[in-house]
This record gives sequence, C-alpha cells and structure tokens, in this order.
Amino acid sequence: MVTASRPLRADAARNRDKLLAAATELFAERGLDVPLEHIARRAEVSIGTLYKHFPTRDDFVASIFPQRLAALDVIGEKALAEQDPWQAFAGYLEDLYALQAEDRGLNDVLTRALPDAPQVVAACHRGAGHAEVLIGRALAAGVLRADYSIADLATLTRAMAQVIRDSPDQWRRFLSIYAEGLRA
Amino acid sequence: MVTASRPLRADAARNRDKLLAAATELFAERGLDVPLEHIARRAEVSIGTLYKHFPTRDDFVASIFPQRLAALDVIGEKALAEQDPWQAFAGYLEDLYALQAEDRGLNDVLTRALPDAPQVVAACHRGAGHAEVLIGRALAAGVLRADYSIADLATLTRAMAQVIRDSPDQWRRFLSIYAEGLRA
DNA sequence: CGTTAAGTCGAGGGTGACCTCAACTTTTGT
DNA sequence: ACAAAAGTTGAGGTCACCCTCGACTTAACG
Repeated sequence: MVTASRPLRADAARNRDKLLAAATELFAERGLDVPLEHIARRAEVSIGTLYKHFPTRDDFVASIFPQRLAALDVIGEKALAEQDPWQAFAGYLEDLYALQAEDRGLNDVLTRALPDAPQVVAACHRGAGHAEVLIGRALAAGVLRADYSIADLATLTRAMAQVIRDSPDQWRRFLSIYAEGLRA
Repeated sequence: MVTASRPLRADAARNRDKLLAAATELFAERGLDVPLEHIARRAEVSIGTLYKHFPTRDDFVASIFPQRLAALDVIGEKALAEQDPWQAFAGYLEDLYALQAEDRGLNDVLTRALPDAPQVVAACHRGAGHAEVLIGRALAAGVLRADYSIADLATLTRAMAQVIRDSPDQWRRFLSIYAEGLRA
C-alpha cells in the first residue's frame, strides 16, 4: 500500500519543517513531555496546524528519532571494530551514555516504554543486538563477570538516565565505578 | 514562642488522624505526588477539611516523615555497631535501599529536593552523618576506593531510586555490582 | 485571473489538579 | 439548653494541558 499522496503544498511543507525543527530542539532540551503548545509556539505556527501535521506526540517521535538513533549504530559499529573485548564494551557504554547526556529526549526514549513507532523500536533492537555481541565477546574473553546479561544493561541504562538528569557532571564517574564492578 | 493553642475538637482530631493515615498509605503506595484529592477521598473527608488541617503538601510530609526517617537512625546505629568496616558500609547501603524499596514516598523524599520541613531535613542530615562516619572508617581501613565521598553516595541514591521504581526485583543485584566497583 | 482544494487559525470544550470561601453543622462550656 | 467557637462541606474559580472544528486564507493549476 503505497501512500503516494500529492506532495505537500509549499506553505505546508515550510510549516512542517518549522514544527520538526522546534520539536527537535525542545525534545532535546526538555524531554519528550514538553507541551505540544510550546512546540507550536516555537515553530510560530498555530496549535491547529501542529495537529494537522502531527496528530499525536508519537508522530513527532517517529519523525525525529530514527535519524537520531542512527548514532546508536555508529557507536555500535565503532565498538565492534575495537579488538580488546573489555575496551569495546566499556567504550560502548561510555559512548551510549554520552549520547543520552546530550539529548534529554533520547534519554527519555531509551528509558521509558518505547513509543509505538516501528522505526524507533527497530533502531533500539539493533542497538540491543550490538550490545549483546559486545557482552558475548567480553564474556568469552573472561573479562566480564560471568553472569552479566543484557537485562543488566537495561537496568543500568535507566539508572544512568536518572544520574544524567540529576547530575550531568557526575555520570562518567558513576559509570566508571559501576564498570569496575563489572570486570571478571 | 510556644504555640499553646487550644486542643483540637474531638471531630477535628478524628479527621486529622484519618487524613494522616490516608496520606501515609498513599505516599507509600504512590509517592509524594499523589493528588491531595485522593487523600481526602481515602480519608472520607472533604477537600476543604484537608486544607484546613494541612494547608500544603509539605505539612503532610512534615507530619509523616520524621517518624519514618527514624528508621534511618536505626540502620545507621546498626551499621556503626558492626566491626568489619566493609561489612558495615555495604550493609548500610543494603538496608538503606531496602527502606527505599518499601516506601515510594521515602524514595521520593530521599531523591528529590528536600521538602522544607526542618525535622525532615534534620533526619536526613543525621543519616548523612552516619554515612560519613561509615565511609571514613572504610577508607581508613583501606577497603573502599580512596576517592569515594558522600557525594557519590548521593548520586548512587538517586540512581537506586530509579532502579527501585523500574525494577523492584533487580535493585539488589544492581547494588551488588556497583558495590564490587567500590572495593579498594 | 479565478476556482477550489489544501492548509491555517484560534476560540473553545474537556480533563484533572490546585485551592478558597460562604453557608451549614457540631462540639464545647456555661 | 443555648450561644459562640470551631470545624466541615462542596461548588466553583484558576490553571495548564489536551484536542477539535468551522470559518478564514492561500497556493496551485487551468
């Protein structure tokens, strides 16, 4: 079912872009819960227009985060390229949380129940896939505590989300302490 | 300035107790943000009566948490009585977060900006005092990483608050991993 | 140009939380 | 028993957010 609807009218395309830009900024600054009215205001567009283009909050998420989540793949590939299994895993964590720290919206996406946007879900699954390989390698090399699993990483991610929110200058230290506890 | 106001009328005292009971339950179940209307409803009292007795949310907190926070002193004393410095510190953490896990309201109190209730603030300071001694002892014994400080414990507490909320059955595991990273 | 489909606008209705206050009810003290 | 003081009540005002819809505006195309 190809949705080959007529292209947007010029003014509509412009407004859509302004909305997307505003939402991108505000999600990053304030998180996913920012009031939609704020987005409309920053885009200099009426609330009605916002709803025309993006009927639900998830429509914004679905339009914004797939490309943002591409960064997940980048750091995943980077980590897979690293030979030392511990360095690969630890570096991945560092990079992952650096991303979260930069973008409050990403922090929310990775923490809360996923929005029902297939592309977002897919990107997260790919990310989890990378993590699983990295954990597997580190386990095989005997450098990671033997009972570590992807579920622990999910827990850590939520914990880090909180730490990043509360004390953006402390998360690296917190992570490094935790990571010490991880070595075999 | 002694506020020797006349004692409460019988019905008023009864309502005050019902409100306190309801608030205690709901804070523990749902956290500090529970709507005041819910408290009134559970107490079977009108919203106006609630505001008569407790004009602000902090008035509830101030009436409820000092005794709840006495538990902090108990686990603090218990830890100070333990001879092995590592065991004392690690046991304290375990006990502290067990308290948090039992009571969503306590979790909130320990995590968020403190309510401006002097008794609550005082209890938290006493708790921090205990922790400071325990950290000092462990450092002196060389069993705790040399740069650990009370600020790290504050960070950990916020992280644990999140972990407890998201995965109440995982926090012990998470804590034990972190604690591994703490040993000297 | 003029028609018209597409798009924009914002007032306004809905919800849930906060808080107040004037009218009513109950306790208390004499 | 009664008056005054104390307490209770809930309707309703405020606010912030959600979302809709009918009247207006404008780009697109012949």
